[in-house]
Amino acid sequence: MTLQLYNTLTRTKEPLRTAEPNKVRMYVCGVTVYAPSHVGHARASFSFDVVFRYLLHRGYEVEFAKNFTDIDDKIIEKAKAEGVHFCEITDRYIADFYDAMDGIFILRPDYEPKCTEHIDGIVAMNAKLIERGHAYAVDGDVYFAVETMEDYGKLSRRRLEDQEEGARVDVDTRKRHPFDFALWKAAKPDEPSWDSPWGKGRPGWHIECSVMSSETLGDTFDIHGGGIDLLFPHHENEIAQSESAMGIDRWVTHWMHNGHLTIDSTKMSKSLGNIFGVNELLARYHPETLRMFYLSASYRAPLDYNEGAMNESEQRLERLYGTLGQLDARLGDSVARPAADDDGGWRRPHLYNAPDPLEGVDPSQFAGPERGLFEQTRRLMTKVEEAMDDDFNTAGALGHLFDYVRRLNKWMAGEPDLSDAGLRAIATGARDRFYRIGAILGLFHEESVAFFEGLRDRRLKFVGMTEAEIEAAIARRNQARADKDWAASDAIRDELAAKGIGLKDGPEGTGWIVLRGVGG
RNA sequence: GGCGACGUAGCCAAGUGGUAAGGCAACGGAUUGCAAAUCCGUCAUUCACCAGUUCGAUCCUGGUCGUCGCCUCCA
Repeated sequence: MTLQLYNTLTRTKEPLRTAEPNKVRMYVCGVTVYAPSHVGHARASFSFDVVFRYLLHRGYEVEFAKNFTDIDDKIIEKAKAEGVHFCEITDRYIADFYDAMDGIFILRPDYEPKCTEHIDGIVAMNAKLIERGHAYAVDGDVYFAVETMEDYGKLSRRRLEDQEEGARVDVDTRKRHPFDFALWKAAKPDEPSWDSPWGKGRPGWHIECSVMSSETLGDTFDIHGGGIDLLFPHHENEIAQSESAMGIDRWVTHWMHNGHLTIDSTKMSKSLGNIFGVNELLARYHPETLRMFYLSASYRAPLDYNEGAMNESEQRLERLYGTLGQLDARLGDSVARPAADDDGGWRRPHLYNAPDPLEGVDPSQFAGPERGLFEQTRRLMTKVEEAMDDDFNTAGALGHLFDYVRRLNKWMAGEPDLSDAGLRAIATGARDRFYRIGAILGLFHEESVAFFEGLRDRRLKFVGMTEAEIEAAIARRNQARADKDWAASDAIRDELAAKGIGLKDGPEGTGWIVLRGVGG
């Protein structure tokens, strides 16, 4: 089975084709750094993080570049409003971006070029496009002439003739065609600018990606990704520039676009005030909850962010961690979990890469349900890979994991004797599968115990009770229970439940948890 | 006006030309003083509607209805 991916260019799923055998070069359009990262940015980063992780899992050598756009109108505006140098703005939001992405275990790309560090290349590409007759300079601006490109519009499936009627485009008489776009913009007074043959100015939006991808990955490469909103005009124009400058007709092999996020079924927008920052979200939910949420649907499909969906995602995650905790408890040990690097970034050496504990285990020693479980454990990775091979079908892959979890829980409920080497191998193999899949999907960064403690602490902040108050209430209830005063005991329990504290009476006393979906 | 995506159980969501994964909810059970949490079990003769191709379609073709996105330097 080969890895199939949906190519926006051809609108079909195609087998991955790479210029060099076993090596993938991938470029993804990153963010413009002028505001805190929100859940939409996170989905885009996440989508390609999973692509990155899965390519690594499949044994590809991957070179991955993702840029920062660190000069543009909105950045300049913000800097003016605050009366600071624009770098202060970009530095601030680059730091915020790292905080957010490290926080949800996005692997750092190999290259993170910034627009302002590639000005020379951008100027050179402008010059080349003019020289080849694809661009023209007017009053210090440089425009790309879309009509000089035979197949302009091939990615977004637009034809220049179709655009005229009803399209909302600005009428700029200096342009030869309404869809000509700026490669270089003359500087207005007080704006950051760089010298160029056309006077002081700064890069247009699209050209940066053409230049930065070439300078990091090479002239042509295998995968180019970004949000679906970038399809037109951004990616269309990148193609126009790059292919015209190089005189080729296939700059990038595969174009991938992630679907957008809506919030409570409406579009995210500043005016509605429904933009959720990643960092504020992490105060409330476990970081892997957000990943679980993204994993629930195809990366290409639109996805609606809402409280119910997040709570459900956390519940799904708890189910998986619950089983993982059972395995740790029964095996009497745990697998060391990776840590981020000193700068907070997660990188590929941290990925789980242990030898398969089931390798060399003789199946004939198992009978009945154990034989079945052993086989299912063996097959699990194959099933997950089949799903992932089909255009990164994460929902399908998770389905197989949950399917397996049910089977595994059932087995553990029967109290298998893990001092038996064979049965122990099954349990070890099961845990191995969690972490192997976790490395692909970016889950299970904590041990189960730490996970549930973290969940409790996080939720406690929204409950309005301290741990000490809860313990005191439990002590009062225990007295009532000792007196067999069930009414008083239940009253205390109901009171706590109303605040979102669930109690569990067990042989070793009464434990408590914070229930899901509390506070807000 | 142009381009495109989607419509699968109460909700989210995979998927296949031969009669529908998984999760949440719900219900039943184990457990419990009773509960909660957890675990197990049950849960779509049916895949928006109509017509066509086919031995057979949810999956292919055409049409209808509905929802959404892009065409505005928004991932």
